[in-house]
Amino acid sequence: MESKRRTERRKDALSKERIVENAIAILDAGGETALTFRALTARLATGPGAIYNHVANKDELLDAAIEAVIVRALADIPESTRPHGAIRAICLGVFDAIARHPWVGAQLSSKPWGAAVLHLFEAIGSRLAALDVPEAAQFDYASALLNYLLGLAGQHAARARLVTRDADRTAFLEALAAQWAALGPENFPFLHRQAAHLPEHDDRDQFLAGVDLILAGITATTRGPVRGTTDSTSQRITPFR
Amino acid sequence: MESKRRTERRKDALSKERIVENAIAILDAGGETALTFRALTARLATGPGAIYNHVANKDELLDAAIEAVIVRALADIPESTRPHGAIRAICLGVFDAIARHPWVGAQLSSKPWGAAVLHLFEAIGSRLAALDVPEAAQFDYASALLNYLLGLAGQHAARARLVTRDADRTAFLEALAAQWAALGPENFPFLHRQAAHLPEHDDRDQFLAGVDLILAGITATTRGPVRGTTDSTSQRITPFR
DNA sequence: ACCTGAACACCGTTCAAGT
DNA sequence: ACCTGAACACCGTTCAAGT
Repeated sequence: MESKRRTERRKDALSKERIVENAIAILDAGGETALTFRALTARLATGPGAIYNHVANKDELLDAAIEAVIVRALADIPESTRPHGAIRAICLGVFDAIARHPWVGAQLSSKPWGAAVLHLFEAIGSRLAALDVPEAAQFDYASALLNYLLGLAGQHAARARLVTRDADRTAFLEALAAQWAALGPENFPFLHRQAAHLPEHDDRDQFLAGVDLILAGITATTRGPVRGTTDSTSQRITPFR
Repeated sequence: MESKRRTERRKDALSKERIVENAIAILDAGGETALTFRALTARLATGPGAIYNHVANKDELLDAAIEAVIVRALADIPESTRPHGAIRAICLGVFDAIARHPWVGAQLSSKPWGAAVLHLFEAIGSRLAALDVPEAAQFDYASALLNYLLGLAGQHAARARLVTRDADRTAFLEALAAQWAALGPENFPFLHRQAAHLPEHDDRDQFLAGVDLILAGITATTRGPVRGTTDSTSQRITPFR
Protein backbone atom coordinates (compact mmCIF):
# COMPACT_ATOMS: atom_id res chain seq x y z
CA MET A 1 0.00 0.00 0.00
CA GLU A 2 2.58 2.50 1.10
CA SER A 3 5.09 3.47 -1.51
CA LYS A 4 8.27 4.89 -0.20
CA ARG A 5 9.75 7.72 -2.15
CA ARG A 6 12.80 6.78 -4.02
CA THR A 7 15.31 9.02 -5.56
CA GLU A 8 14.11 10.75 -8.66
CA ARG A 9 14.90 8.78 -11.74
CA ARG A 10 16.54 10.44 -14.62
CA LYS A 11 14.09 11.94 -17.01
CA ASP A 12 15.76 10.11 -19.81
CA ALA A 13 14.63 6.71 -18.61
CA LEU A 14 11.85 5.47 -20.84
CA SER A 15 9.34 3.11 -19.27
CA LYS A 16 5.85 1.91 -20.08
CA GLU A 17 4.53 3.81 -17.11
CA ARG A 18 6.11 7.05 -18.22
CA ILE A 19 4.88 6.53 -21.76
CA VAL A 20 1.35 5.88 -20.54
CA GLU A 21 1.34 8.90 -18.26
CA ASN A 22 2.48 11.14 -21.09
CA ALA A 23 -0.11 9.63 -23.38
CA ILE A 24 -2.79 10.45 -20.82
CA ALA A 25 -1.50 14.01 -20.59
CA ILE A 26 -1.68 14.41 -24.36
CA LEU A 27 -5.17 12.91 -24.49
CA ASP A 28 -6.38 15.17 -21.70
CA ALA A 29 -4.93 18.24 -23.35
CA GLY A 30 -5.92 17.63 -26.94
CA GLY A 31 -8.44 14.81 -27.12
CA GLU A 32 -8.32 11.53 -28.98
CA THR A 33 -6.95 12.88 -32.22
CA ALA A 34 -4.04 14.57 -30.46
CA LEU A 35 -2.40 11.30 -29.47
CA THR A 36 -0.07 10.34 -32.28
CA PHE A 37 3.24 8.60 -32.06
CA ARG A 38 4.82 11.72 -33.42
CA ALA A 39 3.32 13.92 -30.71
CA LEU A 40 4.27 11.37 -28.08
CA THR A 41 7.84 11.02 -29.28
CA ALA A 42 8.19 14.78 -29.50
CA ARG A 43 7.05 15.09 -25.88
CA LEU A 44 9.39 12.32 -24.80
CA ALA A 45 12.21 13.67 -26.94
CA THR A 46 12.84 10.39 -28.69
CA GLY A 47 12.05 8.58 -31.92
CA PRO A 48 8.84 6.71 -32.75
CA GLY A 49 10.62 3.37 -32.69
CA ALA A 50 11.57 3.78 -29.03
CA ILE A 51 7.94 3.51 -27.96
CA TYR A 52 7.70 0.08 -29.51
CA ASN A 53 10.30 -1.22 -27.09
CA HIS A 54 7.78 -0.82 -24.27
CA VAL A 55 4.40 -1.03 -25.95
CA ALA A 56 3.29 -3.40 -28.69
CA ASN A 57 1.21 -0.86 -30.61
CA LYS A 58 -1.17 2.04 -30.25
CA ASP A 59 -4.02 -0.20 -29.18
CA GLU A 60 -2.08 -1.51 -26.21
CA LEU A 61 -1.05 2.01 -25.32
CA LEU A 62 -4.67 3.15 -25.25
CA ASP A 63 -5.68 0.08 -23.25
CA ALA A 64 -3.09 0.87 -20.64
CA ALA A 65 -4.09 4.53 -20.48
CA ILE A 66 -7.77 3.81 -20.04
CA GLU A 67 -7.11 1.10 -17.46
CA ALA A 68 -5.04 3.51 -15.40
CA VAL A 69 -7.86 6.05 -15.36
CA ILE A 70 -10.59 3.53 -14.53
CA VAL A 71 -8.63 1.79 -11.79
CA ARG A 72 -8.04 5.14 -10.16
CA ALA A 73 -11.74 5.98 -10.39
CA LEU A 74 -12.74 2.67 -8.82
CA ALA A 75 -10.19 3.02 -6.06
CA ASP A 76 -12.23 5.82 -4.55
CA ILE A 77 -15.24 3.60 -3.88
CA PRO A 78 -15.36 2.74 -0.20
CA GLU A 79 -15.47 -0.99 0.30
CA SER A 80 -18.00 -0.83 3.08
CA THR A 81 -20.86 0.81 1.21
CA ARG A 82 -24.01 -1.23 0.78
CA PRO A 83 -24.64 -2.76 -2.65
CA HIS A 84 -27.14 -0.22 -3.98
CA GLY A 85 -25.07 2.73 -2.87
CA ALA A 86 -21.88 1.11 -4.04
CA ILE A 87 -23.23 0.54 -7.54
CA ARG A 88 -24.38 4.15 -7.66
CA ALA A 89 -20.96 5.26 -6.47
CA ILE A 90 -19.19 3.13 -9.06
CA CYS A 91 -21.32 4.49 -11.88
CA LEU A 92 -20.87 8.05 -10.68
CA GLY A 93 -17.16 7.54 -10.31
CA VAL A 94 -16.90 6.40 -13.90
CA PHE A 95 -19.14 9.24 -15.01
CA ASP A 96 -16.90 11.80 -13.33
CA ALA A 97 -13.77 10.17 -14.66
CA ILE A 98 -15.17 10.41 -18.17
CA ALA A 99 -16.09 14.02 -17.55
CA ARG A 100 -12.46 14.68 -16.69
CA HIS A 101 -11.06 12.50 -19.47
CA PRO A 102 -13.65 12.40 -22.28
CA TRP A 103 -11.42 10.27 -24.47
CA VAL A 104 -11.90 7.47 -21.96
CA GLY A 105 -15.51 7.23 -23.08
CA ALA A 106 -14.64 6.46 -26.65
CA GLN A 107 -12.16 3.80 -25.66
CA LEU A 108 -14.45 2.23 -23.08
CA SER A 109 -17.30 1.80 -25.49
CA SER A 110 -15.19 0.66 -28.40
CA LYS A 111 -13.06 -1.86 -26.50
CA PRO A 112 -15.49 -3.64 -24.19
CA TRP A 113 -13.25 -6.66 -23.63
CA GLY A 114 -10.29 -4.67 -22.37
CA ALA A 115 -8.84 -4.61 -18.90
CA ALA A 116 -10.69 -1.44 -17.91
CA VAL A 117 -14.11 -2.90 -18.62
CA LEU A 118 -13.10 -6.06 -16.79
CA HIS A 119 -12.54 -4.05 -13.64
CA LEU A 120 -15.87 -2.33 -14.11
CA PHE A 121 -17.76 -5.55 -14.71
CA GLU A 122 -16.25 -7.10 -11.61
CA ALA A 123 -16.98 -4.06 -9.49
CA ILE A 124 -20.62 -3.96 -10.52
CA GLY A 125 -21.20 -7.69 -10.62
CA SER A 126 -19.77 -8.39 -7.19
CA ARG A 127 -22.13 -5.81 -5.70
CA LEU A 128 -25.08 -7.42 -7.46
CA ALA A 129 -24.05 -10.72 -5.95
CA ALA A 130 -24.34 -9.08 -2.58
CA LEU A 131 -27.94 -8.28 -3.38
CA ASP A 132 -30.49 -11.02 -3.68
CA VAL A 133 -30.04 -11.25 -7.42
CA PRO A 134 -29.94 -14.92 -8.42
CA GLU A 135 -26.66 -16.01 -9.91
CA ALA A 136 -28.09 -16.70 -13.33
CA ALA A 137 -29.41 -13.13 -13.52
CA GLN A 138 -26.31 -11.46 -12.15
CA PHE A 139 -24.60 -11.64 -15.49
CA ASP A 140 -27.54 -10.14 -17.36
CA TYR A 141 -28.08 -7.37 -14.85
CA ALA A 142 -24.44 -6.45 -14.54
CA SER A 143 -24.27 -6.42 -18.30
CA ALA A 144 -27.29 -4.12 -18.49
CA LEU A 145 -25.72 -1.65 -16.09
CA LEU A 146 -22.40 -1.89 -17.85
CA ASN A 147 -23.90 -1.36 -21.28
CA TYR A 148 -25.83 1.65 -20.07
CA LEU A 149 -22.57 3.00 -18.72
CA LEU A 150 -20.74 2.28 -21.97
CA GLY A 151 -23.48 3.88 -24.04
CA LEU A 152 -23.29 7.05 -22.06
CA ALA A 153 -19.52 6.94 -22.11
CA GLY A 154 -19.55 6.89 -25.88
CA GLN A 155 -22.01 9.75 -25.96
CA HIS A 156 -19.82 11.92 -23.79
CA ALA A 157 -16.79 11.10 -25.86
CA ALA A 158 -18.61 11.97 -29.03
CA ARG A 159 -19.70 15.31 -27.69
CA ALA A 160 -16.23 16.08 -26.37
CA ARG A 161 -14.89 15.38 -29.83
CA LEU A 162 -16.55 18.52 -31.15
CA VAL A 163 -17.09 20.55 -28.01
CA THR A 164 -13.82 21.20 -26.26
CA ARG A 165 -14.47 24.20 -24.11
CA ASP A 166 -17.00 24.11 -21.34
CA ALA A 167 -18.61 27.31 -22.55
CA ASP A 168 -19.47 25.68 -25.85
CA ARG A 169 -21.50 22.98 -24.16
CA THR A 170 -24.63 25.11 -23.69
CA ALA A 171 -24.17 26.47 -27.19
CA PHE A 172 -24.05 22.93 -28.50
CA LEU A 173 -27.14 21.89 -26.58
CA GLU A 174 -29.01 24.96 -27.71
CA ALA A 175 -28.12 24.32 -31.31
CA LEU A 176 -29.25 20.72 -30.93
CA ALA A 177 -32.47 21.84 -29.29
CA ALA A 178 -33.12 24.21 -32.16
CA GLN A 179 -32.54 21.37 -34.58
CA TRP A 180 -35.01 19.19 -32.71
CA ALA A 181 -37.57 21.94 -32.53
CA ALA A 182 -37.28 22.46 -36.26
CA LEU A 183 -37.97 18.81 -36.99
CA GLY A 184 -41.68 19.35 -37.14
CA PRO A 185 -44.24 17.98 -34.73
CA GLU A 186 -45.95 15.74 -37.26
CA ASN A 187 -42.98 13.46 -37.94
CA PHE A 188 -41.08 13.91 -34.71
CA PRO A 189 -43.60 14.76 -32.00
CA PHE A 190 -41.47 13.47 -29.15
CA LEU A 191 -38.26 15.27 -30.07
CA HIS A 192 -40.18 18.40 -30.95
CA ARG A 193 -41.78 18.37 -27.53
CA GLN A 194 -38.59 17.53 -25.63
CA ALA A 195 -36.47 20.15 -27.39
CA ALA A 196 -37.36 22.68 -24.74
CA HIS A 197 -36.02 20.47 -21.95
CA LEU A 198 -32.74 19.75 -23.69
CA PRO A 199 -30.65 22.80 -22.81
CA GLU A 200 -31.72 22.88 -19.18
CA HIS A 201 -31.13 19.25 -18.33
CA ASP A 202 -28.22 18.18 -16.17
CA ASP A 203 -26.09 15.38 -17.58
CA ARG A 204 -25.18 13.99 -14.21
CA ASP A 205 -28.73 13.94 -12.93
CA GLN A 206 -29.97 12.30 -16.08
CA PHE A 207 -27.24 9.69 -15.87
CA LEU A 208 -28.11 8.93 -12.27
CA ALA A 209 -31.79 8.71 -13.16
CA GLY A 210 -30.94 5.95 -15.61
CA VAL A 211 -28.87 4.07 -13.05
CA ASP A 212 -31.69 4.30 -10.54
CA LEU A 213 -34.12 3.16 -13.17
CA ILE A 214 -32.16 -0.01 -13.80
CA LEU A 215 -31.67 -0.55 -10.08
CA ALA A 216 -35.42 -0.16 -9.62
CA GLY A 217 -35.94 -2.76 -12.31
CA ILE A 218 -33.55 -5.09 -10.53
CA THR A 219 -35.28 -4.79 -7.19
CA ALA A 220 -38.67 -5.10 -8.86
CA THR A 221 -37.81 -8.27 -10.75
CA THR A 222 -35.73 -9.97 -8.12
CA ARG A 223 -38.26 -9.35 -5.44
CA GLY A 224 -41.39 -10.96 -6.75
CA PRO A 225 -41.52 -13.93 -9.07
CA VAL A 226 -40.86 -12.52 -12.49
CA ARG A 227 -43.18 -14.90 -14.16
CA GLY A 228 -43.88 -18.50 -13.46
CA THR A 229 -41.06 -18.76 -11.00
CA THR A 230 -41.75 -21.78 -8.87
CA ASP A 231 -39.14 -21.02 -6.32
CA SER A 232 -41.17 -20.52 -3.19
CA THR A 233 -38.16 -19.74 -1.08
CA SER A 234 -37.41 -16.46 -2.78
CA GLN A 235 -36.30 -14.04 -0.17
CA ARG A 236 -37.54 -10.59 0.26
CA ILE A 237 -35.31 -7.63 0.19
CA THR A 238 -35.55 -5.19 2.98
CA PRO A 239 -38.02 -2.59 1.82
CA PHE A 240 -35.83 0.28 2.92
CA ARG A 241 -32.74 1.27 1.17
CA MET B 1 -43.97 9.35 -74.59
CA GLU B 2 -40.54 8.36 -73.67
CA SER B 3 -38.70 5.72 -75.60
CA LYS B 4 -36.94 3.32 -73.39
CA ARG B 5 -33.82 3.25 -75.50
CA ARG B 6 -33.73 6.92 -76.04
CA THR B 7 -30.48 7.53 -74.34
CA GLU B 8 -27.89 4.89 -74.10
CA ARG B 9 -27.21 5.07 -70.43
CA ARG B 10 -23.49 4.78 -70.33
CA LYS B 11 -22.83 3.76 -66.79
CA ASP B 12 -24.99 4.25 -63.80
CA ALA B 13 -24.95 7.90 -63.01
CA LEU B 14 -23.12 8.71 -59.83
CA SER B 15 -25.47 9.80 -57.09
CA LYS B 16 -25.39 10.07 -53.34
CA GLU B 17 -27.77 7.15 -53.08
CA ARG B 18 -25.62 4.93 -55.23
CA ILE B 19 -22.51 5.97 -53.35
CA VAL B 20 -24.16 5.19 -50.03
CA GLU B 21 -25.43 1.81 -51.20
CA ASN B 22 -21.97 0.82 -52.38
CA ALA B 23 -20.47 2.04 -49.14
CA ILE B 24 -22.90 -0.18 -47.23
CA ALA B 25 -21.94 -3.13 -49.41
CA ILE B 26 -18.26 -2.57 -48.72
CA LEU B 27 -18.89 -2.20 -45.00
CA ASP B 28 -20.97 -5.36 -44.89
CA ALA B 29 -18.35 -7.32 -46.78
CA GLY B 30 -15.22 -6.12 -45.07
CA GLY B 31 -16.11 -4.23 -41.91
CA GLU B 32 -15.32 -0.70 -40.87
CA THR B 33 -11.72 -0.68 -41.97
CA ALA B 34 -12.62 -1.81 -45.47
CA LEU B 35 -14.39 1.42 -46.34
CA THR B 36 -11.81 3.73 -47.83
CA PHE B 37 -12.24 6.25 -50.58
CA ARG B 38 -9.86 4.20 -52.63
CA ALA B 39 -11.93 1.02 -52.24
CA LEU B 40 -15.09 2.98 -52.93
CA THR B 41 -13.76 4.67 -56.05
CA ALA B 42 -12.39 1.37 -57.31
CA ARG B 43 -15.82 -0.19 -56.92
CA LEU B 44 -17.48 2.77 -58.60
CA ALA B 45 -14.79 2.95 -61.28
CA THR B 46 -14.06 6.60 -60.73
CA GLY B 47 -11.61 8.88 -58.95
CA PRO B 48 -11.66 9.85 -55.29
CA GLY B 49 -12.56 13.42 -56.12
CA ALA B 50 -15.82 12.38 -57.74
CA ILE B 51 -17.24 11.26 -54.38
CA TYR B 52 -16.83 14.74 -53.02
CA ASN B 53 -19.27 16.08 -55.55
CA HIS B 54 -22.05 14.23 -53.75
CA VAL B 55 -20.82 13.85 -50.20
CA ALA B 56 -19.00 16.40 -48.08
CA ASN B 57 -16.62 13.96 -46.42
CA LYS B 58 -16.32 10.47 -44.97
CA ASP B 59 -18.24 11.41 -41.87
CA GLU B 60 -21.28 12.42 -43.87
CA LEU B 61 -20.98 9.26 -45.91
CA LEU B 62 -21.04 7.11 -42.78
CA ASP B 63 -23.93 9.11 -41.37
CA ALA B 64 -25.96 8.48 -44.49
CA ALA B 65 -25.10 4.78 -44.51
CA ILE B 66 -26.07 4.25 -40.91
CA GLU B 67 -29.26 6.25 -41.27
CA ALA B 68 -30.33 4.12 -44.22
CA VAL B 69 -29.86 0.93 -42.20
CA ILE B 70 -31.65 2.22 -39.09
CA VAL B 71 -34.58 3.69 -40.98
CA ARG B 72 -35.09 0.35 -42.70
CA ALA B 73 -34.95 -1.45 -39.37
CA LEU B 74 -37.51 0.87 -37.83
CA ALA B 75 -39.80 0.61 -40.82
CA ASP B 76 -40.59 -2.97 -39.88
CA ILE B 77 -42.15 -2.00 -36.56
CA PRO B 78 -45.92 -2.19 -36.87
CA GLU B 79 -47.49 1.07 -35.86
CA SER B 80 -50.32 -0.57 -34.00
CA THR B 81 -48.32 -2.44 -31.41
CA ARG B 82 -48.81 -1.40 -27.83
CA PRO B 83 -46.06 0.65 -26.17
CA HIS B 84 -44.27 -2.10 -24.24
CA GLY B 85 -44.24 -4.46 -27.18
CA ALA B 86 -43.31 -1.70 -29.57
CA ILE B 87 -40.29 -0.67 -27.53
CA ARG B 88 -39.20 -4.29 -27.36
CA ALA B 89 -39.69 -4.60 -31.10
CA ILE B 90 -37.70 -1.44 -31.78
CA CYS B 91 -34.82 -2.59 -29.63
CA LEU B 92 -34.86 -6.04 -31.18
CA GLY B 93 -35.03 -4.55 -34.64
CA VAL B 94 -31.94 -2.49 -33.97
CA PHE B 95 -30.23 -5.48 -32.39
CA ASP B 96 -30.87 -7.60 -35.47
CA ALA B 97 -29.81 -4.81 -37.79
CA ILE B 98 -26.53 -4.53 -35.92
CA ALA B 99 -26.11 -8.28 -36.09
CA ARG B 100 -26.41 -8.03 -39.87
CA HIS B 101 -24.31 -4.87 -40.14
CA PRO B 102 -21.91 -4.82 -37.18
CA TRP B 103 -20.24 -1.63 -38.38
CA VAL B 104 -23.51 0.14 -37.60
CA GLY B 105 -22.83 -0.44 -33.93
CA ALA B 106 -19.59 1.49 -33.94
CA GLN B 107 -21.14 4.39 -35.78
CA LEU B 108 -24.26 4.47 -33.62
CA SER B 109 -22.33 4.66 -30.40
CA SER B 110 -19.73 7.09 -31.61
CA LYS B 111 -22.10 9.56 -33.29
CA PRO B 112 -25.05 9.85 -30.92
CA TRP B 113 -26.30 13.13 -32.31
CA GLY B 114 -26.64 11.88 -35.88
CA ALA B 115 -29.79 11.34 -37.88
CA ALA B 116 -29.93 7.61 -37.12
CA VAL B 117 -29.99 8.12 -33.36
CA LEU B 118 -32.56 10.85 -33.83
CA HIS B 119 -34.91 8.36 -35.42
CA LEU B 120 -34.27 5.89 -32.62
CA PHE B 121 -34.82 8.44 -29.89
CA GLU B 122 -38.08 9.51 -31.46
CA ALA B 123 -39.27 5.93 -31.92
CA ILE B 124 -38.58 5.02 -28.30
CA GLY B 125 -39.66 8.31 -26.78
CA SER B 126 -42.99 8.47 -28.54
CA ARG B 127 -43.85 5.01 -27.22
CA LEU B 128 -42.93 6.04 -23.70
CA ALA B 129 -45.25 8.97 -24.05
CA ALA B 130 -48.01 6.49 -24.77
CA LEU B 131 -47.30 4.84 -21.44
CA ASP B 132 -48.02 6.49 -18.14
CA VAL B 133 -44.56 8.01 -17.98
CA PRO B 134 -44.75 11.68 -16.93
CA GLU B 135 -43.37 14.08 -19.51
CA ALA B 136 -40.46 15.19 -17.37
CA ALA B 137 -39.29 11.58 -17.03
CA GLN B 138 -39.80 10.61 -20.66
CA PHE B 139 -36.52 12.17 -21.65
CA ASP B 140 -34.56 10.39 -18.94
CA TYR B 141 -36.16 7.04 -19.58
CA ALA B 142 -35.86 7.19 -23.34
CA SER B 143 -32.27 8.21 -22.84
CA ALA B 144 -31.67 5.22 -20.55
CA LEU B 145 -33.06 2.81 -23.11
CA LEU B 146 -31.16 4.50 -25.89
CA ASN B 147 -27.87 4.45 -24.01
CA TYR B 148 -28.29 0.80 -23.16
CA LEU B 149 -28.88 0.20 -26.85
CA LEU B 150 -25.83 2.25 -27.84
CA GLY B 151 -23.65 0.52 -25.30
CA LEU B 152 -24.56 -2.87 -26.66
CA ALA B 153 -24.21 -1.63 -30.19
CA GLY B 154 -20.64 -0.60 -29.50
CA GLN B 155 -19.93 -3.94 -27.90
CA HIS B 156 -21.15 -5.83 -30.94
CA ALA B 157 -19.16 -3.64 -33.23
CA ALA B 158 -16.04 -4.15 -31.17
CA ARG B 159 -16.42 -7.89 -31.25
CA ALA B 160 -17.12 -7.91 -34.96
CA ARG B 161 -13.93 -5.95 -35.45
CA LEU B 162 -11.89 -8.98 -34.46
CA VAL B 163 -14.31 -11.81 -35.04
CA THR B 164 -15.48 -11.86 -38.61
CA ARG B 165 -16.69 -15.37 -39.17
CA ASP B 166 -19.56 -16.79 -37.19
CA ALA B 167 -17.61 -19.90 -36.30
CA ASP B 168 -15.03 -17.81 -34.50
CA ARG B 169 -17.62 -16.41 -32.14
CA THR B 170 -17.69 -19.38 -29.81
CA ALA B 171 -13.92 -19.61 -29.99
CA PHE B 172 -13.74 -15.97 -28.97
CA LEU B 173 -16.15 -16.44 -26.08
CA GLU B 174 -14.32 -19.53 -24.90
CA ALA B 175 -11.01 -17.72 -24.97
CA LEU B 176 -12.56 -14.84 -23.03
CA ALA B 177 -14.07 -17.29 -20.53
CA ALA B 178 -10.67 -18.91 -20.05
CA GLN B 179 -9.21 -15.47 -19.44
CA TRP B 180 -11.86 -14.71 -16.84
CA ALA B 181 -11.43 -18.05 -15.17
CA ALA B 182 -7.69 -17.45 -14.94
CA LEU B 183 -8.18 -14.12 -13.20
CA GLY B 184 -8.19 -15.67 -9.78
CA PRO B 185 -11.14 -15.84 -7.40
CA GLU B 186 -9.56 -13.62 -4.75
CA ASN B 187 -9.32 -10.48 -6.87
CA PHE B 188 -12.11 -11.16 -9.37
CA PRO B 189 -14.63 -13.42 -7.66
CA PHE B 190 -17.53 -12.36 -9.84
CA LEU B 191 -15.82 -12.79 -13.19
CA HIS B 192 -14.23 -16.02 -12.04
CA ARG B 193 -17.63 -17.38 -11.10
CA GLN B 194 -19.39 -16.13 -14.23
CA ALA B 195 -16.75 -17.43 -16.62
CA ALA B 196 -18.58 -20.73 -16.91
CA HIS B 197 -21.77 -19.03 -18.09
CA LEU B 198 -20.04 -16.92 -20.71
CA PRO B 199 -19.79 -19.32 -23.65
CA GLU B 200 -23.30 -20.66 -23.28
CA HIS B 201 -25.14 -17.38 -23.04
CA ASP B 202 -27.24 -16.11 -25.89
CA ASP B 203 -26.57 -12.53 -26.94
CA ARG B 204 -30.10 -11.85 -28.02
CA ASP B 205 -31.66 -13.22 -24.85
CA GLN B 206 -29.27 -11.25 -22.73
CA PHE B 207 -29.99 -8.11 -24.68
CA LEU B 208 -33.71 -8.60 -24.25
CA ALA B 209 -33.27 -9.25 -20.54
CA GLY B 210 -31.69 -5.84 -20.23
CA VAL B 211 -34.50 -4.16 -22.14
CA ASP B 212 -37.06 -5.89 -19.95
CA LEU B 213 -35.12 -4.86 -16.87
CA ILE B 214 -35.32 -1.21 -17.83
CA LEU B 215 -38.95 -1.54 -18.78
CA ALA B 216 -39.61 -3.14 -15.41
CA GLY B 217 -37.88 -0.21 -13.78
CA ILE B 218 -40.07 2.17 -15.75
CA THR B 219 -43.30 0.52 -14.76
CA ALA B 220 -42.10 0.22 -11.18
CA THR B 221 -41.13 3.86 -10.82
CA THR B 222 -43.97 5.42 -12.78
CA ARG B 223 -46.44 3.49 -10.75
CA GLY B 224 -45.14 4.89 -7.51
CA PRO B 225 -42.65 3.62 -5.00
CA VAL B 226 -41.32 0.17 -5.66
CA ARG B 227 -43.79 -2.40 -4.48
CA GLY B 228 -44.02 -6.05 -5.00
CA THR B 229 -46.97 -5.87 -7.31
CA THR B 230 -45.40 -5.29 -10.69
CA ASP B 231 -45.65 -8.20 -13.01
CA SER B 232 -45.65 -7.03 -16.60
CA THR B 233 -42.01 -7.50 -17.41
CA SER B 234 -42.39 -10.21 -19.97
CA GLN B 235 -43.44 -10.05 -23.54
CA ARG B 236 -47.02 -10.58 -22.58
CA ILE B 237 -48.85 -7.40 -21.86
CA THR B 238 -51.74 -7.76 -19.53
CA PRO B 239 -54.78 -6.06 -21.02
CA PHE B 240 -55.96 -4.67 -17.70
CA ARG B 241 -54.39 -3.83 -14.49
C1' DA C 1 -21.62 20.56 -63.92
C1' DC C 2 -19.40 16.66 -63.11
C1' DC C 3 -15.41 13.68 -63.30
C1' DT C 4 -10.35 12.42 -63.14
C1' DG C 5 -6.14 11.20 -60.85
C1' DA C 6 -1.84 13.03 -59.34
C1' DA C 7 -0.38 15.34 -55.30
C1' DC C 8 -0.48 16.74 -50.45
C1' DA C 9 -0.32 16.29 -45.55
C1' DC C 10 -0.91 13.32 -42.55
C1' DC C 11 -0.91 8.52 -39.94
C1' DG C 12 0.99 3.83 -37.51
C1' DT C 13 4.64 0.90 -38.00
C1' DT C 14 9.16 -1.04 -39.38
C1' DC C 15 14.13 -1.64 -39.45
C1' DA C 16 18.93 -0.97 -40.36
C1' DA C 17 22.08 1.64 -38.05
C1' DG C 18 23.74 3.66 -33.98
C1' DT C 19 24.91 3.88 -28.61
C1' DA D 1 19.48 -3.86 -24.69
C1' DC D 2 17.69 0.18 -25.90
C1' DC D 3 17.30 4.17 -28.85
C1' DT D 4 17.21 6.81 -33.33
C1' DG D 5 15.04 8.57 -37.40
C1' DA D 6 14.53 7.80 -42.23
C1' DA D 7 11.50 5.06 -44.90
C1' DC D 8 7.30 2.47 -45.99
C1' DA D 9 2.54 1.64 -46.84
C1' DC D 10 -1.24 3.39 -46.04
C1' DC D 11 -5.15 7.14 -45.24
C1' DG D 12 -8.70 11.38 -46.25
C1' DT D 13 -8.79 15.30 -48.88
C1' DT D 14 -7.64 18.79 -52.42
C1' DC D 15 -7.34 20.83 -56.97
C1' DA D 16 -5.86 21.89 -61.57
C1' DA D 17 -7.04 19.82 -65.60
C1' DG D 18 -10.16 17.47 -68.38
C1' DT D 19 -15.18 16.25 -70.51
